[in-house]
Amino acid sequence: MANIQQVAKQAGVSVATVSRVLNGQSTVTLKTRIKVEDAIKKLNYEPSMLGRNLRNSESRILLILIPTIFNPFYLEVIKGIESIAISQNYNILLCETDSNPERENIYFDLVRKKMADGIISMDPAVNADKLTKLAEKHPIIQCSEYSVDSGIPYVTIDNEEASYRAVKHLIKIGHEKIALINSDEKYLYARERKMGYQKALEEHHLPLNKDYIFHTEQLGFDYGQQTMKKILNLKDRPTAVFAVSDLLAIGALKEINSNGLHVPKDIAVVGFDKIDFSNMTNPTLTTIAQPMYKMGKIAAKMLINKIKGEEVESMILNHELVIRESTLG
Amino acid sequence: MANIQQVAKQAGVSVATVSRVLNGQSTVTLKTRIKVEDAIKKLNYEPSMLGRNLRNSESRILLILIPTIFNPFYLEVIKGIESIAISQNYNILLCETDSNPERENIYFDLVRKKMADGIISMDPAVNADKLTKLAEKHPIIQCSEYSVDSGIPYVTIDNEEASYRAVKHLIKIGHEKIALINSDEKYLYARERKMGYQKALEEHHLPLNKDYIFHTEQLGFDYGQQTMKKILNLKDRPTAVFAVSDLLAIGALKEINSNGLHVPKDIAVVGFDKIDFSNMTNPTLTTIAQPMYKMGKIAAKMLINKIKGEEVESMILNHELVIRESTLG
DNA sequence: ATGAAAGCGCTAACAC
DNA sequence: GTGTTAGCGCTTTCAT
Repeated sequence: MANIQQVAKQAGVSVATVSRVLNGQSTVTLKTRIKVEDAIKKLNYEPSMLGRNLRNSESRILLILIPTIFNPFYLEVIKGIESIAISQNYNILLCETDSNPERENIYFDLVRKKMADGIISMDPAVNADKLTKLAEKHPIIQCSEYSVDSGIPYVTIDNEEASYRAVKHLIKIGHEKIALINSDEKYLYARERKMGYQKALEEHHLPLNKDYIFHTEQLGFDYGQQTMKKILNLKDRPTAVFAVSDLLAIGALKEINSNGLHVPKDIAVVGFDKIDFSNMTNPTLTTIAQPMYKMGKIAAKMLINKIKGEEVESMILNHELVIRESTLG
Repeated sequence: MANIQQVAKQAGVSVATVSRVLNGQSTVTLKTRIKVEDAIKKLNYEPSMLGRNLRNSESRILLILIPTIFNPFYLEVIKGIESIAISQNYNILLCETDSNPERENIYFDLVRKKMADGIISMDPAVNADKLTKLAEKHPIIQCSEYSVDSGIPYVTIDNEEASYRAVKHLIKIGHEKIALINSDEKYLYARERKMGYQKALEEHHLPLNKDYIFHTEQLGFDYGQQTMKKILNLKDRPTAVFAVSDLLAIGALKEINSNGLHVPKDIAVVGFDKIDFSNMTNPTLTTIAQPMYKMGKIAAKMLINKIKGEEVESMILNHELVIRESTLG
């Protein structure tokens, strides 16, 4: 495995010149450039990122913090991040916390140890204090889930408004007893989405029934399914369900189907995110579309700019209500 | 941001001693160890991986090559890889080729440039020649999809046998007209799974109907759905469908449902992989369970051993037929 | 048990 | 336009 010295020797030039050729600097004569390129080819030389990264004190790695890889919502966002990262010669370190604070620490250490140049945090369960502290010394962007107090730039949607629209849609098509499958209200998005739910009910003078509000520890099929079991056991069964995640909604759908009930005739269902799966269920799922890919692209641009030392501003992106079979007829 | 020199100065020792403390070497006196640890704390010192990695000529990064992040099959495998990687202080660089050879080149370069210590390749579309060549100089393991000729160690399942069992199951419950939704036969697993399909038919003296064999460019819901459309249009419509991926099977399921037909009464469906979502469909999906997590763990262990310079041996893992609603009754 | 010093592979400031 | 050289932060050999 040749290094830059050997290339220089082979080409009969200095290492500086080789470096210049490597980095496409224009101050090199065509003649010497060719000599160098020949030497590179002859020796099968590949510049080492290890040396370059140390010298430039950068890793060209972006760390993405997510709770779990199993929610397609994150995957779509990651795709967006990826597209920007690749074009800017960055690589992505995907870090799942699995809601485990220990893991979080390991990943925070990675940026402290210069293994990563910055962080895009999408983990609602992240320790906000630690993140804020880390952000004093390292570039960090919040994506989707955020804390305003942290002062860390974020890109997200208006969760309250989105939730409000989803529930309003259910009310408009005639539902008055609407259950909410929310995640843990320790997360901001959960609180915001609940606010939207309440707002819609209030606006239509519908009572807020505490028995209709459920919380799940995590977002996943099984949590939605389990919760739906409870909902079906309610004496005064709701006629509609709004779940704050498509995964929860799909689990709920499954449970309703399994009990021989019909969606939307017996119970209407609305989800959140518009993951691909949500169009493969039977019936297809009405949901709030988040601009996931775009969100990822923006988050990546923000982070890279932050790494460069530029100022970046937070953004709120648009969402959209997508009406499908689970609330039709 | 302090470096090792400043810590040494602060502690009144040499950098060598600080390094020894950092790496937990036992030759350091308790007294000096404490001095060093105090200095580290006082200066908020964090050792730089950049320096360490250059010195050790390693990146402690494992590159995982997959076609796309959107197939949950890969995610489960990745989880397994991750569990081993974390415990061994490695990090994972997730690389999607999106079946784009250009991307593949970028990722191969990453290991040439020492940005990654080795590769776990799960991409069926990988250029086998290039991979073989790369494997001469760099540690590589093949996971799930493989080429024997390459001489690169692999971990996988017996695809032919798995496919054979799936189709045999359909035959056993009375089906004689069984369609196959296969992926492109340029991939080994596609050829193997077709072999299993053929073997089962032959064994039961059923004719091999070319019109019942379909190929999709990629694995994804939409491909399954589109293909099912074609199958439903067949004059002599099959009574069962075997798809070589759960994603395809779920897309097919969707299309059957949308046409008002019943699974399994009108058409039975069998998938492959046993991704989580296969249990959330209506009806639930009969499928071949692959030991994805285990496969990931083994691949990671193999790669790390290979990086250490040890010899590693290929492995074939067990699979299992999981019978659910889509072939019941 | 500890220190001095070399060197991993690269870039960039400076000199010519 | 090209070369010399210092140095990024670390580990490790060789002395002592």
